[in-house]
Amino acid sequence: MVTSVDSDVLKALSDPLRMQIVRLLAREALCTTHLVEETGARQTNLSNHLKALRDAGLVDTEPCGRFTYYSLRPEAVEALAGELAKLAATAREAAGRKRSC
Amino acid sequence: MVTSVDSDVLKALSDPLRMQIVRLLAREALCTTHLVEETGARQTNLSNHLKALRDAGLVDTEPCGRFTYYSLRPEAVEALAGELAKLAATAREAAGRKRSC
DNA sequence: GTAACGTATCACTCCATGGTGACGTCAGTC
DNA sequence: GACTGACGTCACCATGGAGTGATACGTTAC
Repeated sequence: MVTSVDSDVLKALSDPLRMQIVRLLAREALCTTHLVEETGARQTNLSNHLKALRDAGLVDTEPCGRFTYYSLRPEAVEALAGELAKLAATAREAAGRKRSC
Repeated sequence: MVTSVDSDVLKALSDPLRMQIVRLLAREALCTTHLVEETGARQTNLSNHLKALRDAGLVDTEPCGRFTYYSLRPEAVEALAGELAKLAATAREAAGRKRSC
C-alpha cells in the first residue's frame, strides 16, 4: 500500500494522555518523575502509556543512573505527518471525482 | 495550547477500518454501497464508522437521490498533518535538551 | 398506491484497553 | 550489608467502543 499510514502510531497518539506526554517530550527530554509531576497521572499508569509509545516507536529511552529519560523521536512524527500530507494531496487532486452508482 | 492536535481526529483515524475508508475516499467520492463492496464490512458497521468520521469532521456527505456520497475533507487531514509536522519540528530543535532530575 | 432499495439509528453483546494496587528489580546512599 | 527511591511488570476490574441484527426512514421504480 502506498499510503500505509501506520495504524499503530495513530493508535498510540489517539489517547489524550499519551498525546500530552508526546507534547511534553517534544519540548525536552524528561524522566518518569517529571511526567508524573506534569500530568498528575500515577507512575504506574504513565509507565504503561510510555511502554505503548515505545512499542509504537514514538519515543526513545535513555537510562541515566536510576532514572530513565524519555525523548520524542522526531522522525516518527515526521513520517506520520508526511503520510497524512500525501493523503490530503491525493484527496485534493481527486476532488469532484465520484464513482457512479 | 499551541499544538492542540485534535484528539478526536486522531481517534477517528486510529481504527484500521476507518483508515481504510479514508484512504478509499481520498481517491474518489463513494457511497455506502461502494464501501461495502470495497471493504467487505457490513452496511450497519460502515454506517457507524462513517458517523464517527463525520463527527470528527473528516468527511463530507452529499445526498444524491437515495444514495449518500461520502468524500474526504482534505483540509481536515492537512490540518492534522500540519500540527504533527510542527510538533516534529519542535522536537528536532529541542533535541538534546533534558530537564535535570 | 406498493415494493424494493439505500441508508441511518437503536439496543445489545463482547472484547480491547485504560487505570489501579501489589510486587519485583535495579541503582544509589548510608 | 540494609534501606530508599525510581521504574517496570503483572493481575485484576471497569469502561468504552466495535460489531451485529432488527428496525425505521426516505427515495425510486413499478
